[in-house]
Amino acid sequence: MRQLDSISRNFEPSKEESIIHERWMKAKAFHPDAFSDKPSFTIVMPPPNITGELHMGHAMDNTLMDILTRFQRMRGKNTLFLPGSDHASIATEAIVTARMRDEGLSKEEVGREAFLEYSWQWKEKYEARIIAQQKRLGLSCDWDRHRFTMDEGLTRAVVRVFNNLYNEGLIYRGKRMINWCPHCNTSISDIEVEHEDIEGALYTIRYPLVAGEDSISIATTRPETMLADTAVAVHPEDPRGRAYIGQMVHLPLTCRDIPIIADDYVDPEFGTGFVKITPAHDPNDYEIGLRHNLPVIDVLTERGLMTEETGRYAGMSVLDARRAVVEDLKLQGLLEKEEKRRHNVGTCQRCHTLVEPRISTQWFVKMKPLAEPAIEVVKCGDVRFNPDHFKKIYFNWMENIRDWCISRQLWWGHRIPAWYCDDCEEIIVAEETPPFCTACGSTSLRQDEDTLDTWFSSALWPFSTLGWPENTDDYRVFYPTDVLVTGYDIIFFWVARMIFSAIHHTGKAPFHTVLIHGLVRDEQGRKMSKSLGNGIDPLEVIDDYGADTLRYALVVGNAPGNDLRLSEEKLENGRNFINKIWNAFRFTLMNLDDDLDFSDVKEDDYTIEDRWIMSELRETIAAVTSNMEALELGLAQDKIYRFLWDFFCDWYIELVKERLREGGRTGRAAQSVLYRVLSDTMKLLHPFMPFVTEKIYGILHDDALLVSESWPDLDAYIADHEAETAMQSMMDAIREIRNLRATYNVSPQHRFSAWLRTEDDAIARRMEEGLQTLERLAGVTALNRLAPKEELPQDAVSFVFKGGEMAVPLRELVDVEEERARLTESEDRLRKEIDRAAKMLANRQFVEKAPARVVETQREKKAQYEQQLETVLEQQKRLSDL
RNA sequence: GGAAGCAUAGCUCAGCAGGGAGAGCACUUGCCUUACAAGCAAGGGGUCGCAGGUUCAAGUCCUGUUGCUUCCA
Repeated sequence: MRQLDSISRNFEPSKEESIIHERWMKAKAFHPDAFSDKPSFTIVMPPPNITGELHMGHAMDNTLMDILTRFQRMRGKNTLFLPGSDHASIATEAIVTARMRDEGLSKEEVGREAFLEYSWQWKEKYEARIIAQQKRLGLSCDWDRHRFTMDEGLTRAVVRVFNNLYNEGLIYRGKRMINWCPHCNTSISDIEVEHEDIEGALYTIRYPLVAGEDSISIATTRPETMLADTAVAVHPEDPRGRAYIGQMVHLPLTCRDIPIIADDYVDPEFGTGFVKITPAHDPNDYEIGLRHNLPVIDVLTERGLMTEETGRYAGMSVLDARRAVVEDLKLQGLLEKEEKRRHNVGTCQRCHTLVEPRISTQWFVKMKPLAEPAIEVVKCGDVRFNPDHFKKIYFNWMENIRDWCISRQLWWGHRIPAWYCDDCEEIIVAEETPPFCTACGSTSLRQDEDTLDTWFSSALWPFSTLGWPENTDDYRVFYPTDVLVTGYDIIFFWVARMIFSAIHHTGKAPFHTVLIHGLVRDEQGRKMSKSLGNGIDPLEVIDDYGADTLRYALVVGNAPGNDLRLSEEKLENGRNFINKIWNAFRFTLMNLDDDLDFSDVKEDDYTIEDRWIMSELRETIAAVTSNMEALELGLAQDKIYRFLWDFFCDWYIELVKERLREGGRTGRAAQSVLYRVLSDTMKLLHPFMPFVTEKIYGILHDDALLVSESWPDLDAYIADHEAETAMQSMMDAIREIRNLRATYNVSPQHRFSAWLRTEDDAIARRMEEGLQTLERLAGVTALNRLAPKEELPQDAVSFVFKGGEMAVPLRELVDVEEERARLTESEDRLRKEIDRAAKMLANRQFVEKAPARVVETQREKKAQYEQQLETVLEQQKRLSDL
């Protein structure tokens, strides 16, 4: 008996986790070796924003990565899990600005430098908080390699990439239609616009013809933009338009006359067939404007207010202007109709403000040439998505990609490395601040005020974090990375951009596998969100249940690509599992001798259950390993759970209790199996539940660190089919006896001898050998073998099990009617089975075409059931003879 | 308008190289059996959305259909 006094009745996560974490850190267990010649395995963490705290989505994403990392580390890979955080330009600037506003400050007042200083302080505070949270989750990251997107090295990578692309003609500056968020006060890219249906109105407005009394009607959901109309268009084939093409109309509420033009783009089905063309405020109209050389009149300021040119509407917001314009049109009798209509609008992903399409001078990345090789690596399988179908979404986007607007009118972020000369028109793009203008020599240079889209830097994450553009040791050893784990919501934002950036700048795909997971939802299946208030804080869960439980709940039933519902139920389930493990461990520990060197145990000392559990463990190791390799983490965890609970705890431990009490050679053998099997199971489970397994392993193995141990070798165990079959018979028989006991309410104290009839000598031998087991688990004290034709004793009630017939002396306890019903039920069931098998075997097609193995199985089953039926019929006969 | 995913036990979900339907929770019954009542034992519960097709064999593959969800335009 070992030091059980010092072992608490329950695993106490709050007490143990920090101690265990400390041990890992001290041992530098998460540090890979940059000079190792072992194969490497690298995962870079999708860097969370420094705006907030870790939410459940991060917890799941990070847990999945950590499981893969710990698995590969145990398999002997030189493993790097690289953590980091993202500066999140728009989001951080919004939050910092709001915070400053609370203090009565504005960023304009304090100036760029002070604002940045303020932002860096924010970054330091929240980054530290996030790291602390990640550590509590048990992530095995190399914290010394933690990176931030605005670190010096990463900034150098951004500047290098910008310069390279510019020099290659893949970055350009130009005046284009972009999406403008009037609230964030910056341009945003196409994918940062979310489309929503809103309840609005369709206004039909009359535009009077300049010549004559006639007028035409146009329908629009945005009447205020009419002030910027520069044409009216109609489809060239539309008969309604024919008479009007080429004429001029007077634009109401202005003093301008605009032409009626013909363009294929117009949908004749929409409204009246005539549409207003507003090149400055609609992307399609902008294209039409280009085709027809229409002037562009901009009526919106950056803040989304009407410009001076709109006269009485100047300074109004878009919505105010809309109301005023509609009112004025009504007064003039030009508003023909106003009807309710749902229509689609673009909103800012960050703040959900209506996005205004605007013409603006911005920096862009030319996407076509970058997209092509990125499509190719996925097509040829160099980069694989899991689940595979996500590549369709990827292709669809990549193949229809438009140029990427990368400049943002923000201060927090990487400042665009471009300088403008005050004395000539020159634009200088450089890695360092240029001392003078390369064209005219002027020293009067201004750097571009804007910063780059955050995703421009995160796109470089897999290589910028490893030292690129320098050819560092880390870059050589750990790049390309292996698996990227992320949600389907950022395939475009991040995954796609990493792929094309990596290929272009490093010549290699950044990873070979993308594991896509879903979102974490609440119990009702709703997305967890701040506004709904249904979010569960991972830290609270860790406080209440421990990190292992949270990790368990985030993996149970987790299949790639699928959303996951997190519930209290799953957490309780995980807690119960840990309790079960802990108690299996306590049981093992209290039964171990001080001498843990089991070389004295010989092969012959192993009993049938020893051989069985080790054979089952071998199968579990094989299955779990293959699930892990296939990234099927939910399945892997489930198999370990099954093995531990159903096989190890429910059967094995129960089976060996007597032997452990007895001691001697058999007890010693049981000890060695408990010790080995539990230790290796802890290894299998360690990637999923690192804390409790580490604690248990440490106690069993003299403070050895499980995190650094190697993955169990299945060849250390023998595949023992004989033991498996024998145990199956044994367990089947035990279940049947227990069933009888339950059915007839026989107390566990009531023990009895039993009769066994079987034609299989091996089974008979096993049963006799396992008598101790039968006694312990079924209350059978003796077993008498009957000859094949021998009559059952008068007081016997019998039943069939896999491999034979057994009888127990319970006749006097049995209600004849109940017993008759039980036997009829058995008979029906067996006849059905025999019928099914017979039908299959009677089918010539089946016998000829199905694999021999399958046919043979059916034959065996049929024979087995027929024999069982015979027994049941005999029993019925005996019953009616009474 | 285009595309994808999901429909399996009361609930949440596994199962998909095609060979007799699974888990957890909930439910019923009996147990404080010195590892664990956060537990043990024994049970009940499903025509695998609907309709076709391929096959000796389909929850599993194909087509269509209905419902829900999501992405893109």
